[in-house]
Amino acid sequence: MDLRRLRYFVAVAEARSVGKAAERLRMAQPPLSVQIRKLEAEIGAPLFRRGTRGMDLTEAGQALLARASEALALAADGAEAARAVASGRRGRLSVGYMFVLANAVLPRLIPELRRSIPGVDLDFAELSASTREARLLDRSVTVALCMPAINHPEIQVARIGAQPFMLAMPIRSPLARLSAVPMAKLQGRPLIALPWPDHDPASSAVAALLRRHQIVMPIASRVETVHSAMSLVLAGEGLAILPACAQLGAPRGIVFRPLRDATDSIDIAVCWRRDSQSPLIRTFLKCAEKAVAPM
Amino acid sequence: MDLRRLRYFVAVAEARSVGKAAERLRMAQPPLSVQIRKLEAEIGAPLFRRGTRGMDLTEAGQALLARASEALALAADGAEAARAVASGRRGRLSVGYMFVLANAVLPRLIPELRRSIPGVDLDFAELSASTREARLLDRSVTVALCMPAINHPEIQVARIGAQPFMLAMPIRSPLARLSAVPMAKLQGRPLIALPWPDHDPASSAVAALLRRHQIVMPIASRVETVHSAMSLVLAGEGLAILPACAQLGAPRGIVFRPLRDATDSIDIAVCWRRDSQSPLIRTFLKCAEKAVAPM
DNA sequence: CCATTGGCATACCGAAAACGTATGGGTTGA
DNA sequence: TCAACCCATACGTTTTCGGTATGCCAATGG
Repeated sequence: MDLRRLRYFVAVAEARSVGKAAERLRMAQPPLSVQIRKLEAEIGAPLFRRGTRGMDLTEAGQALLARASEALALAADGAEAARAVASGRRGRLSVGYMFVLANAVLPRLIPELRRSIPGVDLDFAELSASTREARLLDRSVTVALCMPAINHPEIQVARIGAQPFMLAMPIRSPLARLSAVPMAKLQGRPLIALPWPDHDPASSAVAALLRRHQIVMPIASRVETVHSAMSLVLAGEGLAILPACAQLGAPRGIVFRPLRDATDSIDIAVCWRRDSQSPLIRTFLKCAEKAVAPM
Repeated sequence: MDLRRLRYFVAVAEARSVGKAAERLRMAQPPLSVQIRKLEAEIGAPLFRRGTRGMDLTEAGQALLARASEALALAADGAEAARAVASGRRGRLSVGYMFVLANAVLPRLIPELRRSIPGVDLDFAELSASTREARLLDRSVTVALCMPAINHPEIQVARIGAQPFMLAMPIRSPLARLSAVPMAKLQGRPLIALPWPDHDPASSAVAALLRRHQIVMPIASRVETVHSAMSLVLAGEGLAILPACAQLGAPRGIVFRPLRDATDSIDIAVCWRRDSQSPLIRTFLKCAEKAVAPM
């Protein structure tokens, strides 16, 4: 059962004539006649009544015609759908993001994406750092919004912005009275620490910041997420040095203050599999850059 | 876009491997690999990710897979449907019948047909004699139940039974007191006549009957249908010589009596286009014979 | 570090299928 | 009776397909 035969069959059925159909198909009449007879042989029954004034569908032919046209349309639609997905006009874009970025980035990012790629199903998942990496690698998410970027040979990274570090503390903290906190004031105070990228203490931007200013802060607790850090800060367990955007999701009772003399910042990055050929990534990158531009 | 390519594509997608799919398709691996690449070239985008452990669908491939499987199923279903129609397992059987036969034949015929050809859509239409002929010729009915048979070179006829003629008269008629009416009693009485087949007076069985008994009955009215004839009989316009089965649909006030010494009968026949190759006709004929057998 | 294995891609050749041209045969209508 | 129309058949050419042989690459194991 060949799709070309079906196409020929539908053409002849619609033209009610081999000659007319051949003309429309831009081919000679005899080979078309042969193909129709081969199709009839394959089915095992005549599909047309041959009259002196052209061809007319038999009932078996009518039964075939309906499904054949549908099959043709489906095949064409399948090819078109595949092309549309490959070109990024349709498909699915699965985005893994970290919770801190939700309030800061998503409200501008999502409308921008819906405008840019209206045919694409968007799928957002709030994921922890390690899950983002794992799901990028197994392709169950296409891109990830990270802070900081994932460091992995298979994963490509594009920096789209940065967040200055700020000090997060309970509102009753004496430091909260300052409009900006000098680094020196942090000496010896307990720190609520976040995970180091790649389990390497030196790779942490906060560690680097403290080291450069020769500040030592004992680690009171180590938590996985910025929000856990803020909870512990609120509980009086210690201070946290967090990206500025964390303010947007901070609970009442926490205040943020800039660190005087510290221009350090943490990168916001888009990460994706190096071998992913999804054309949606470029678009996503553009939209993400736009979304973080005002920050 | 070739259906074979789609079949190959689906096989590879399901086996997640060219080699395995080739085995299942009973062909060598290289040509299958070539066909897949040709399909990708036709679509204009890669459909598989080639890994060291086999093939994996890209998103474009997934988009194609859904429709390709559907298209394959539709094509197979179309072929099967055409075969089913050609073999008489499915399809439509359009039956034209005359009103007089409705009560006599249809109650036994219809259940018989539904049992014999459950997959076939039945379509019954009560039609006048000339309409039956016309619609057989233009193929808008497949078979016709006639009494008497249609006489036309394009139309084939099978006699499935016969109905003896009876005399229909008002219940108050003096003849109604007889259990059987001798032909001689009809002499000179007004007759309600039905149309002659082929507009040929000699071809009418009733005319032949009267001629053979040398009876002359003046024609009081000429009507198209048996039921009209009975209406006029009831109105006292004359007598009618009708097939026995007309009793079943006769209005109150009409009685039927056999004609003594007249063994004449009128044929019940199934008629169809000589060039119709519908396999349903044979089945219909069998069922119709069964349905009229007790009569 | 090299050999082996597993899997897909490429090259080439023979076979099958399709297409075009030429032509036949049947019916219709002038 | 002839011309026109339409489908079917025949035959040669070209395209395409499938099989065999082989190459390339990565992962695996000694």
